[in-house]
Amino acid sequence: MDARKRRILGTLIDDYIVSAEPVGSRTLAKKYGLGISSATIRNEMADLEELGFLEQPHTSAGRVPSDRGYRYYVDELMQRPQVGSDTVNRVRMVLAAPVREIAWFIHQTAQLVSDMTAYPSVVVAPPVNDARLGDIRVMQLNSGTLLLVVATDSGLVENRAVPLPEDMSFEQVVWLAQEFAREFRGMPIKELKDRILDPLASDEERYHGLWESLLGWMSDWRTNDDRVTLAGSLNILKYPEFRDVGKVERVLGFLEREQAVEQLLYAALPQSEQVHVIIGQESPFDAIWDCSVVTATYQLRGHIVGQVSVIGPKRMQYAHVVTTLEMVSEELSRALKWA
Amino acid sequence: MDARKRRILGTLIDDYIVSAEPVGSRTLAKKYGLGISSATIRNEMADLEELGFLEQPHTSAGRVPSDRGYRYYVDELMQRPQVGSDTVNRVRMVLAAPVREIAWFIHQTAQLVSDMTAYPSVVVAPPVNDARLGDIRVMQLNSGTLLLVVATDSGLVENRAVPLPEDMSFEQVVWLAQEFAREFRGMPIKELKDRILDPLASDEERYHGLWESLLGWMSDWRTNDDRVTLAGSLNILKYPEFRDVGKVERVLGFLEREQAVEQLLYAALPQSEQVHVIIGQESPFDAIWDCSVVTATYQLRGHIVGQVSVIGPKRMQYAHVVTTLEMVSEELSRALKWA
DNA sequence: ATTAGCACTCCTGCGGCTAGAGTGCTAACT
DNA sequence: AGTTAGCACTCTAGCCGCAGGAGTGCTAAT
Repeated sequence: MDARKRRILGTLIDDYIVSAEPVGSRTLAKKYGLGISSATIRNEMADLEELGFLEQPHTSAGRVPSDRGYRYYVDELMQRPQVGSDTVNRVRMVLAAPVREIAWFIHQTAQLVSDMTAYPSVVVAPPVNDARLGDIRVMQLNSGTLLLVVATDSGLVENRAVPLPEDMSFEQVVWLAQEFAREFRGMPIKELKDRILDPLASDEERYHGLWESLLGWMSDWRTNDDRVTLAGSLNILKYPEFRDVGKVERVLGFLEREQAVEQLLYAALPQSEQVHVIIGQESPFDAIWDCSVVTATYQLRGHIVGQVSVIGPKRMQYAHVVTTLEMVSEELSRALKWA
Repeated sequence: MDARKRRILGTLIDDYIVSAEPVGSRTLAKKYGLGISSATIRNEMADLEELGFLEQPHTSAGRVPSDRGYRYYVDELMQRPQVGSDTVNRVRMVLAAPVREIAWFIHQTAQLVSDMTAYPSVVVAPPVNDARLGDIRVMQLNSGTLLLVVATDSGLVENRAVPLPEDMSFEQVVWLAQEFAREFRGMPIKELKDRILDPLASDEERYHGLWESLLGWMSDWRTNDDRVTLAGSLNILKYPEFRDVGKVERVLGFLEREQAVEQLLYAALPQSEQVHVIIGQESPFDAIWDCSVVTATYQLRGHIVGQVSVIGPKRMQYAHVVTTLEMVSEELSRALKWA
C-alpha cells in the first residue's frame, strides 16, 4: 500500500461520496490533478480491487469502494475538516439554553445532528438503571388522581399518574412518598427494582397498598425502552441508494426497533473517546448492511452514559460526520455538567 | 343515480381499494355476481364517468374512482362493518391500564390506531391554552438545580428544570411556588400567559427573580407545538401508490409539520360526533392530495379537546377506518374520564 | 515503470413491435 | 327500450434488438 495507491483510493472515495456513481480511471485522472495517466490509474485500481478495497458493479463500469475500502478510508485516509466556530456556536446556543430535563437535551441533540449532517440521527439517553433514586414528589391532578414525579440523581425524571387509594388521604400519600424517598434515596434504581421483585420485601406490608403501588410502579419503570431518540429519519430519502422503497422500509424499520439500535450502538461504548464507525456488513444487523453508522459517546459526571449517532448510506460524508459528532458530543457533555 | 349505478360504483371502489389496479367491466361482471353483462356495465361506467365519479387513467384501462367518487362512496355507499368485540377489548386493555398522564394515552392511541388500520396515525392532544392551572411542585435534582412540575386541571403535565437562584434557599423556592400556585390556581393558562406578558404585572417585583422565572417559564410553555403525535408512519411505504420516494417524502414531510397537521385536522372539530373524512384535493394542503384523512374527535369532561386521525392513500379502507376511529375515540374519551 | 492505443465488455437508452386488456359502438335480441 | 354479443379500435407494458458510450485490460512502445 504505497502512497500513490492511498492517494488514488482516497480521491476515488472522495469523488464517489459526492457523486454516488462508479468512478472510472479517466474521471480520476482528469478531474483531480494526480499527475499520472488514466492507464496507470487503471493498473493501480486493478491492484486495489485485488486487495479488496474496490469493487466493480460490472465489467465496464468504474470502481466503487468496498466495505474494506471505506474502512481504510476512515481509519487512514480521510482528512478531518476544521469545525467552523459558527457551527460550534450554533450548537452551544441550542444546548446552553436554560437548564432543562435531560430528555430535552437528548431531543435537541438528535435534531441538531440530523440538521447538521443531513442524515438521520439517533441519540441514546443515559440508562435509568445506573442512576440512583433522587426525590419523589406527589401532586394532586384532581380529586381521584395523583401524579407521582420521580427523579434520579442524574436528572432523569419520570411522571406517572396513579389513582388515589380510596382509604387514604392526600396527606397520607405525601407522607408515604417522603418516607419512601427517605428510605431509598441514593439507592441505584436497578437495585431498587431487584429488591422490589424480591418476595420477602413485600411481606412487611406495613404501609398499606400504596407502598406496593409505589414499588410496583418503580419496577414498571421502563429502564431500557425509551432510551432511543430518532430525528431526521426522512433525510434518508434524499440519497439515491434509497430510491427503492423496500430499502427505506428496512432501514427505518430497523431504527424504530429501539432495543436493536441500542444493542448496535452499545458497540461504541468501550472506545471511550474515539468516535466509532460501523460500515456496512460490519454491523450484526443485516437490515442496515447498506448503511454506515457513526457513533460518539457523551458523558455525565465523568462517566460515559450514552451515544450520539448518525446513520446514512455507506457512501457517507465520514469526515464531516465524525468531526461534527465529536464536537456535538463534547458540547452535550458540557451542557450536562449541571446534572 | 339509480340503484344499479350505485351498486356498480360501490363494487368498483370496493375492488379498487384492495387491488389498487384500474377496474374493468369484465372483472366487475365476472368476479362479482352482479347479474348483468359487461357491456351493460360498460354503458353504466361511461355514465358514471360523465357524472364525475370515475376516471380513466388512459383510454384502454379500466376505471378508477375520482375524488368525487370516493366522496359519494363514503357518504352513501360504504357498509360499515361491525367492530369485533375482541378488537374493542384490545383497545380497552391498552387504554384501561393504570391511570397515566394524558400524554401517555395519546401515544398509546396513536400506536394502537396505526396498528389496527395499517395506516399512519396522528393524534392531537388537548390544547394547553384551554386548561387551567392546577398545581405546582418543586423538587431538587441536585444542589444547583430544581425541577418544576406544573399540572393543569385537565391532567396535562410539564416538567422543567431550572437553576436554583443563588440568593435563595430550596425552602424559599418551595414556598414561592406554593404562593404562585395559590394565587393563580384555576386560571386558564392562556389568561395566565397574557397576564405575564403584560408589563404592569412585572412591576411588582415583590418575589425576587424567581417569581419572574416562574412567569417566564409559564409563558415559554409550548402550548401549540407538541400537540401532535405521529405513529406508524412507515405503514405508508406498504402501499403501491407510494412506491415513489418523492411522494413518500412529501407526505411524511407534511406530517412532520405539526402546525400544518393541526390546522388540517382542525376542520374535523365542528362536526362533533361525526367522523370526518378529507379526500384528496379536498385538503387545503397539496402535499397530501394523493391521500385521504379520516378524523374522529375525543372528549375530556364533555368537551371535544382533540382528534384521532388516520392518513393513507385515497384508496383507503374507509369502512374499516371509520368504524375503528369511531370506536377508539369513544374508548379514549372513556379512558380519560378520570381526568 | 509509465503510457498510448486498441479491442472488448457491458450497461443504458431508444425505437419498434406485439400481446393483452379494455373500451365504445353497432346491431341483434328480448 | 333496455340489454347483450360482437367487433374494431386504442393504449400500455413488456420484449427484442440495436447503437452509443463508458470503462476496462492488455499489449507494445517509450
